[in-house]
Amino acid sequence: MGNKMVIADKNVELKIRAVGLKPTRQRIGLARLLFIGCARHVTADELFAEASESGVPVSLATVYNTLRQFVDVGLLREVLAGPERSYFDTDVSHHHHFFHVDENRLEDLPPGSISIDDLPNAPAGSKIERVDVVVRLTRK
Amino acid sequence: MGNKMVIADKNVELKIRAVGLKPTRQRIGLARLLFIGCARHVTADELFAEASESGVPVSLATVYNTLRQFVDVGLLREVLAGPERSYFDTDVSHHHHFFHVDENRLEDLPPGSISIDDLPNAPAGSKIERVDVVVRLTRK
DNA sequence: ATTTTAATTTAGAATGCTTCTAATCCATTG
DNA sequence: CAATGGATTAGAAGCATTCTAAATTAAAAT
Ligand SMILES: [Mn+2]
Ligand SMILES: [Mn+2]
Ligand SMILES: [Zn+2]
Ligand SMILES: [Zn+2]
Repeated sequence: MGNKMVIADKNVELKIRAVGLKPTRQRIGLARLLFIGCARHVTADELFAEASESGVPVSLATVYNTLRQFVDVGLLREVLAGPERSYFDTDVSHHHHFFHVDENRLEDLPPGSISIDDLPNAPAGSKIERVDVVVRLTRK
Repeated sequence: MGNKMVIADKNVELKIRAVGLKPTRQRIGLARLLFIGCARHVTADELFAEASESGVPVSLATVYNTLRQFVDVGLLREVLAGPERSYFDTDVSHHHHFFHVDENRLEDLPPGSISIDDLPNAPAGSKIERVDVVVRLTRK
């Protein structure tokens, strides 16, 4: 029964090595929470709470360090949904989001939603890094 | 020469009264900086600095209070461009933004840019409050 | 005009998220 | 099994923003 999990752990470890980071106990624990299973959107605090509950020995500082590092190497994407905290998305492919403002929760737009036409040229001296679309939702 | 300014002041005062707020020295001073002249995007800190330089007697707390109140009554719009600070837009009409990430500066998209097709339905129980598009720019 | 009233402003403290510091720990290499 | 350099950590610091409670002020009432 622990077999599949051990394999998943090995994959996670390889994933961390592949981007040039040491597979420490903390990084493996966090990466398991992030990358095994469906794609997800987390805040630093949520991930820290999950890690604590599931017995991954890690400090909040390391959660922040690890999230930044994972973003830097392209394992995670930071989603800008509001000024109060950062969200991290395990799906790094190009896609857009609903943001439930009453619950502080991100949700992917259904595929095929939103096609942007007439994208403007970048002002002189600048180049477009990316285009973020956030559909803000409130309770009906 | 002070004539036009006095008239503009009166308009600003009327604008403040019109939304049910008392036209105090601080609100009038801030509203003059915000609403006389072209549309603009400011942070609390920028507006506070401008007020101080131009002799408007106001505390940082009041700048924050006033920006929130102006948003609440529809004189300003808050633009969510990133997790580090809030931006306030004197143009409350529906439009989208460039965000110069190296300068922390907002700029309006040229009119006619971006038309969103296939906007998704809101998930059950939610309704769409608004759609924000931010085109993030870096130095070329 | 003076007094009364409630709204507004304010300095400074508090908050919440995030980053930094510098001491300790540990994965890796030889 | 050392040695070593990166990683982790507790706690402090940073920064934008909000809160508190006392002082001020605009507007209403006299
Ligand atoms: Mn903030
Ligand atoms: Mn923040
Ligand atoms: Zn997503
Ligand atoms: Zn704008």
